[in-house]
Amino acid sequence: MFEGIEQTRREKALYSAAYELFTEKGITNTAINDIVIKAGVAKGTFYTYFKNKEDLLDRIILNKSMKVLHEAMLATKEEELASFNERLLTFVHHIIQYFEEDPIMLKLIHKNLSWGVLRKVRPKYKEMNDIYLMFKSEYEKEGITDLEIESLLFIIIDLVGSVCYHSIVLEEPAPIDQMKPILFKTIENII
Amino acid sequence: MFEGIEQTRREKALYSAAYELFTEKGITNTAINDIVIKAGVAKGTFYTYFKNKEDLLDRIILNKSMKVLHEAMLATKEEELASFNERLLTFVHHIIQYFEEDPIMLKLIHKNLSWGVLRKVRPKYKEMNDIYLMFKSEYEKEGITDLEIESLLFIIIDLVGSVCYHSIVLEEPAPIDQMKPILFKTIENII
Amino acid sequence: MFEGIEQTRREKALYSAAYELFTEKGITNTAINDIVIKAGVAKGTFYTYFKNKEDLLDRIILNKSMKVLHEAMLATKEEELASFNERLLTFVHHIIQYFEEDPIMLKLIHKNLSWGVLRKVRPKYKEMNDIYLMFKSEYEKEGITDLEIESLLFIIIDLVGSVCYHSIVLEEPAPIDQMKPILFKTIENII
Amino acid sequence: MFEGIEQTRREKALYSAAYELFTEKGITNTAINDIVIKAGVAKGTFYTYFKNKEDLLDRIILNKSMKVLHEAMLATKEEELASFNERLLTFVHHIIQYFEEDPIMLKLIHKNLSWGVLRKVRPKYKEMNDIYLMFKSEYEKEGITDLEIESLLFIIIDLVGSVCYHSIVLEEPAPIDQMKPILFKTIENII
DNA sequence: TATGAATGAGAATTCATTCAT
DNA sequence: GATGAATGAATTCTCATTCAT
Repeated sequence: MFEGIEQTRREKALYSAAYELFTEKGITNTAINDIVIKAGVAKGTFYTYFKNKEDLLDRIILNKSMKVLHEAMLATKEEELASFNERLLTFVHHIIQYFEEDPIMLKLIHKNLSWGVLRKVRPKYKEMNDIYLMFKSEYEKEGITDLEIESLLFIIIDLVGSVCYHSIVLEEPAPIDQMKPILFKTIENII
Repeated sequence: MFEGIEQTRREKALYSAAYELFTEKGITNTAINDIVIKAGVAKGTFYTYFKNKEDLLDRIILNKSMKVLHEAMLATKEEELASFNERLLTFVHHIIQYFEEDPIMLKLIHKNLSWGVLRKVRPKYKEMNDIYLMFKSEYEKEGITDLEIESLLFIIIDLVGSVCYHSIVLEEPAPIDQMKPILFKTIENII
Repeated sequence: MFEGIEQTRREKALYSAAYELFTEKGITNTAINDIVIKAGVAKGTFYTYFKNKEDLLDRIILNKSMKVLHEAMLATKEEELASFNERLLTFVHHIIQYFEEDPIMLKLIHKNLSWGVLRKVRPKYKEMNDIYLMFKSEYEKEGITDLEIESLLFIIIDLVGSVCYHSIVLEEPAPIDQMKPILFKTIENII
Repeated sequence: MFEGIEQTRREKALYSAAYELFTEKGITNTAINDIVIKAGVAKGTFYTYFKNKEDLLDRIILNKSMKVLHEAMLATKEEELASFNERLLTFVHHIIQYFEEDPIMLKLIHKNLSWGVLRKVRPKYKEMNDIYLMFKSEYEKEGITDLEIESLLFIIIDLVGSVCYHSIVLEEPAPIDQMKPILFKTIENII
């Protein structure tokens, strides 16, 4: 999935079986038994790879969170934009697009999509670094501290995740299309 | 608690026992059995007042969410400020203060503190209306729709809740004191 | 069973079902499931009365141990013997007899039949006191301490239990009939 | 360990890993998995050397039991005592000393320390014969049968083991120092 | 021989919910 | 309304054992 993380056939099967069941039936309604049956492995195999259901869930959320940001970053890079503002808004745009295409996933990860979590694994997964570097190269000339950079990144990702969840999944207070202008305006104001 | 909601001695005991256990041990680790023992009532009594654990949890979160906003609103009104900007920032300030004094509660409700939930009960609990009216009276002259007003309210409360949770509870990406200036700046820019 | 210990119908059923299964199939080969089925109660009911299988086993052993000594004591009293020596040897005789008639039970309890365990519950079950008093009234005039009395009681019960187990259950090193004379001789020498 | 029993590096590692775990965590709480990890060998290797956990346990207990008696016998022989009574009491004394120095081991083996078990392996491990011969040479001139000799040996070892376990491990009914005089007196009376 | 991933039967335990008192 | 013993389905998790490498 992400560089350096090798997975056996069975581990992968457990991941995707669990992901499908969690999104379809909900986490609480998914028994470990359901997961192993869907994955086509023995019950004991689950415990070879994961401590328990929560452990598996945490890892799924981490993987998916990274994937969203990583892919949004890749798409942004391809557009070769000149200004930082454009790059950032494009990055946000791609995140929203990703969520719009996969609201089920958003539903699963939204409570945990946070730069707070991702910054911890940044050294381990170099993909996470790209995002950080986009910010850092922009701000460091202005004498802004690393902490402030991360605070900014955090607040933006948090806001995007939260607004997307409420508008896309719950359609509260309004559908995403109506929320987008406000969201972009807000982000422009923040930076 | 809030107008029109009478509670018997046993119901109150269940509420506060559950609240303490949820915050101390976590929701999943709290069994209904634990709650009734702590509340000093019989197991069957639980079902006289609540459908199940989730029902009780939802009501606790709703109560606590409303309480935060209501008390922040009361404190704001007392200061008799002239401009809308001042009133709003003061309102936010009081919410943050409330959370700083009771981070345990923040931990419990943060995932559900959302204007999206509260607007639904607005007609039932008139205290919620005050907050809405502060916004409405400011914006309606400018020809802004009700939906846009609620979107704004929503985005602000969401952002405040999310930043408070991460900075106060998790101290991510930085403690609340460092996040406050950014947060206030952001909100000023939004409105 | 013993005074002051009330048992509901279900608790009793669990006790005797477990006792039968433990002696028939062995402790490890008996699942809690087997016990509840035999007792005709629901699985959860087991946990209303016992912490786990070991808890139940401990209580069975305590009960049975007490029963052996108590009944041997009753039988001894009925014979209205004059000398302490006679009373003690008769007491031992009845214990052996009890074990001979119920070797299955001996097999279950032998590792835990010890005055060390029983003295702790002495205050709770007054039947245990009778045995102690037989010794105490004999020795106290001779200025022997309580501790020494209990040590003697302990060593005798321990020896009887151990010899009975090996000779009756395992027929090692010889059947009980051949061991009895040595055992009685030994006890006579001890006192 | 004992003559004729060769052990590979892995087998030895399994023995001592198991012994440590059995004494530290208890037998039931020690899984074969724990043993192989501690021994640093693969799971499958366990089954090259042992049938199952019980098989390993039995062999450990046998080894340790033999070791206690063998070493006590060696120490006794060194003292070159004239009378049988002296030799026997010295033998018992050394057994007690051994247990006092290693109560953990006593805890593990006490339920199985019995001449009943050891006599069976006597032909295989000639060290066990020495103990038997000490008795036999004393008693045979008196026309006592082999069975009676073994019964005596059995009853003494059983008593010593049982008293040591209760007094050293459980300190019931009194510490070993207080029990020793009674124990020696008893043994003297038996022989 | 040695390995250790994989197995899957089976054991323990939990806990929401009911209902006779 | 209040009680709490009883329920039993559901779920988690363990662990001895196998076997292809």
